[in-house]
Amino acid sequence: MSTDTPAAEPVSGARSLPHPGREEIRLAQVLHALADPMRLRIVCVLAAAEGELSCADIELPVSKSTCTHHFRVLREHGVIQQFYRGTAKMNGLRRADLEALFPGLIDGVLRAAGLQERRLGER
Amino acid sequence: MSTDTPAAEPVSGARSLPHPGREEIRLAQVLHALADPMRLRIVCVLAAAEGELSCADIELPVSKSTCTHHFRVLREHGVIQQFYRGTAKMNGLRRADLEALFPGLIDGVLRAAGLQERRLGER
DNA sequence: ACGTTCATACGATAGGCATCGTAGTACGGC
DNA sequence: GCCGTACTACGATGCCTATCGTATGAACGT
Repeated sequence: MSTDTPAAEPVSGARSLPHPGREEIRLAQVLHALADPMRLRIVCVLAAAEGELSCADIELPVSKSTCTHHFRVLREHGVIQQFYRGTAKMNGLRRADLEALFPGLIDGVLRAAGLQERRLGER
Repeated sequence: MSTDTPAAEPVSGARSLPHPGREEIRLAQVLHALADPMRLRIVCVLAAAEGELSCADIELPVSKSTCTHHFRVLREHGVIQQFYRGTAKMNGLRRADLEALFPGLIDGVLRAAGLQERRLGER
């Protein structure tokens, strides 16, 4: 029990963001979260960054409110973690939780996304 | 070009079932196809069978028409192959195509599905 | 205190989709 | 030729969701 992510974060006095606990995460929901091109892109960027990024750091061809929507879906389905730092909202992949539940899955998806992008883009 | 699946099957005189060619298959669509509990179950059964199964061989807690719908989604998104044998429609996973496009992905999903089922069912 | 920046909430809209039931079509056996 | 079996097509329904714009709120710097 040393690698688990706190299901309920210590609400730091700021706005609170509900995350599902590790045990709450369901495969079908994770797949659904990843099955949207925008969200897949978000997850790829987040994975490449290897750390936290603010929402504004990830450029998407949609409006701001739609962006908020996609980030919320990813959070509520257990794919990413979010917390506020000042006015910015930081985002990070929940790698440890996903790896514990579905070993290899996320890496497989990320790899597949990279391969497809290379295949479709550069030819 | 020796391992590719025929994009257009030789319509054997029977009802024809359009399949996407290997190059047509998109990751987001595959994930979407897998992101439904019914379809995930179908795929798991099909993978375990290691061969072709008729639609009726896979019992689902939904009506027949809904069943048809799910099989069609899986076929149109490139996850399964279908063909008629007499009155029965046979189904098979497109393992080779999926493996070529997204190596390891399907196995990862199947493994994750198995793990989750064991985790949620037996405890 | 004020304005700027970042992100949210809310309402609206349009399209997608999982589900059903009923009626119909194709094939095989009698 | 007729019937049963297996699946499809079509239409309906209700929910979910991706998108937007506008108005609002929270934190920071000056």
